[in-house]
Amino acid sequence: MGATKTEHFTGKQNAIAGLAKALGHPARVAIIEYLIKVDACICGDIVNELPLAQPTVSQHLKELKNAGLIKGEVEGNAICYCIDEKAIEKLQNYFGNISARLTKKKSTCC
Amino acid sequence: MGATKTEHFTGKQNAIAGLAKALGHPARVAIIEYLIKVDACICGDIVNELPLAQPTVSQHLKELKNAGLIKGEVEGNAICYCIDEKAIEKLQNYFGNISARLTKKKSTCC
DNA sequence: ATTTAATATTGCAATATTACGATAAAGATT
DNA sequence: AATCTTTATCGTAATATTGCAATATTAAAT
Repeated sequence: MGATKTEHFTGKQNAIAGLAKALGHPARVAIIEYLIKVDACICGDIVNELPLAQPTVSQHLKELKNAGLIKGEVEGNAICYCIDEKAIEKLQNYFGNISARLTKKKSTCC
Repeated sequence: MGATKTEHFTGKQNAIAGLAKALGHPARVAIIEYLIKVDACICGDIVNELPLAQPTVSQHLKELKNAGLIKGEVEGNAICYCIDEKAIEKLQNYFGNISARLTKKKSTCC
């Protein structure tokens, strides 16, 4: 059929998949990196930073926001976007945990 | 239109996006978690662990392999899958780095 | 050599994503 | 009020993903 069978997986699995999916496009990775680079909320220039048309960028921002990776607030006639640290922390913890488990129990098989 | 404009982004951005995309589906997250849980290469039972048909699971495994998240070796009439630690490390480093940068420079804006 | 077991591939339908032109909405500027 | 600037939404085309039945492949077991 084509639709993801979300209901068959745990909430945590869907949560991680949701965050990962949002970062599963180079434009969205680039947006996150730009937000970090300038170390501020961005009111403007995101569109100029990316090799994509304005509606496309707007759509990517929307997806990042829906996934909880960024927050956006209206600031005059611009909109102020920043990274939501909680989401990044979740990812960091998740992969840190996996990494720790992998090095600890080193299975000999492969 | 409709195809991702990969060529407009850096190799690193595409690399992270590729790994993230592979984890952007709960079934693939579940596969990774199962591989960690049993702490071994899995020759068999992955299909039984997931609420999906065998061809679908096979396809997800293929994608994880293409993305470099798992390695697979033929082992008799079964195939032995294990996590590729390097990929997990890349993700851990990436998000660790972002997290560090965020807490260090704490911007006051949002 | 046949059968069995495990995994992969093919083909296809349903759905989702990506991208952008056109247009709308909303606050700032004149 | 008219205009400019910035961001969002709509509509639509191109492409990708998801899922599975049917079938193929491959190696072990009989």
